[in-house]
Amino acid sequence: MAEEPGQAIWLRPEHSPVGRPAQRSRAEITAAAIAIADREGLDAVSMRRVAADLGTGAASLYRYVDTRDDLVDLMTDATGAEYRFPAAGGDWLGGLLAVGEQSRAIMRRHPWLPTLVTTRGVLGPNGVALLEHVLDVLAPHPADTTTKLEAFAMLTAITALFVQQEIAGGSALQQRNAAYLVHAVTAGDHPRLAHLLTQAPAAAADPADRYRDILTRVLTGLLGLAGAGQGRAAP
Amino acid sequence: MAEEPGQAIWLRPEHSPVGRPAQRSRAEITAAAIAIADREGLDAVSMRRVAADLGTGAASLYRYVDTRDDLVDLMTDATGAEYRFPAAGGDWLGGLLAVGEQSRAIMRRHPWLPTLVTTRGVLGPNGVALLEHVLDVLAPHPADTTTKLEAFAMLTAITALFVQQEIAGGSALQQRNAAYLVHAVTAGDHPRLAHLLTQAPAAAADPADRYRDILTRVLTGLLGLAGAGQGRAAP
DNA sequence: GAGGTTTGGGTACAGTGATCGCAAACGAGG
DNA sequence: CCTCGTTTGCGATCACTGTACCCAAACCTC
Repeated sequence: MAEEPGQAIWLRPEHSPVGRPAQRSRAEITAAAIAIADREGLDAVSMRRVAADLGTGAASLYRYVDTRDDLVDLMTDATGAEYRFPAAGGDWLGGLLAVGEQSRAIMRRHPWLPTLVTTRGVLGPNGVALLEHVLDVLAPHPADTTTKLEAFAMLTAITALFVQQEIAGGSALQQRNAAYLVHAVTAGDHPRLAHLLTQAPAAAADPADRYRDILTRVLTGLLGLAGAGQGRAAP
Repeated sequence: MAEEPGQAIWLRPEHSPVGRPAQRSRAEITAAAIAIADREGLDAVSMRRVAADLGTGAASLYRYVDTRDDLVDLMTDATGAEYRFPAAGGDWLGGLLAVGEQSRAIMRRHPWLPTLVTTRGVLGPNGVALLEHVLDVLAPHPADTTTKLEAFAMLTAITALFVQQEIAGGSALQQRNAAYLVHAVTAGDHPRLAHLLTQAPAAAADPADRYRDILTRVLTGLLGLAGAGQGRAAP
């Protein structure tokens, strides 16, 4: 009985204390799914595939998870366990940048993450811990809560966007886009783009540096540059 | 023969000049697909469904489109036709904000757009026109091309993020997230979040104002506040 | 009218997520 | 030690997806 399906999966008890004990755990299944996604992409994570890798039947997974989306939610939050949170000092910008670096590293490790993070935005135990840490880092900042939450959302979104771009570099889609761009420009009527194409690629900078630079600009734009310690923000 | 499948769909000829003429057009199919997506979501746009709405067979659509992704690409770019581009004056920030307002309106009209824009990022005729306009607006700004492109990417990403949040307000997922949050906080060990939950919602501001405010902050953070006319950007 | 070429679309196939029902496995109570 | 209640494992199955194949119908050019 019970088992409200409207609840987040982390609020539903994993195993029953009575009856035949389960042979696997959510964590085990999640790990298997993540391994597949890391290697072959999120689309390869089908119930049958995960079950096969675990040496079990597809229908068995539904004893651990109500739907495939549940499994994806578990995968998403599980990556949050890879963060390491140092004690927050007074430097909020540095603290946020540190979080960003980790976020970028995690997303690069799991190329399917950026999409999920920006489209689903599920909140699990590790997500809550991350949020708590960010609020801790931002504690000395005078901005109101809404602004801080927006800054956090922005930090995540920017990182996802950046990693996605980084990963997709030279992908089939990007090559098609580029090919169409030169076609459109060649056909005329796009002077600004034409000028853009004549410019040399200009020695692309290190992605890590670019990321740090952009993130810094955006965060200071949002929160004001209250430097190292405590600071002042615009109203 | 020919018909390189690696090319963007806009580079492939729509109809053959010889043989039996086609009864429909890409535009017609795209419009039908968009109508379905607007009403029932992107997942409802299956080949059979679109074909049924057009009164034809599912397999026939493959005469106009190589794959479902092609159709989705067409849908994405088609929404770009809803932009109206005024002649760019000297006020680049105002110009970008105007683009942002339109972008937000378009995405609100097509709730499936934000996800596609952030995940696929396909570039078609209307996308090229938009890009040209943005570069035109940014012409008086001294920043280098890379920075301008990043600003454009940011503008799009922020708008998508914002509209997504706006649309998902009170959705099943968000309610689950909220429910889990109070659970996690009630369980203790999250003082910052606990403090956050005690605060009153503080009279949510008008989304349009919030959007404009955030976008302004981020753009000036990225491009510097070179006010109305020409400006200066950090190295 | 004949030939060449393209379109329309029924059928079919390999997948997918998810449900159902039953047999097997276990802990607790006697 | 055995039985009972409960839960798990999972094969079979359903509805649905994208898409390849094939052939007849439709059109333009000779």
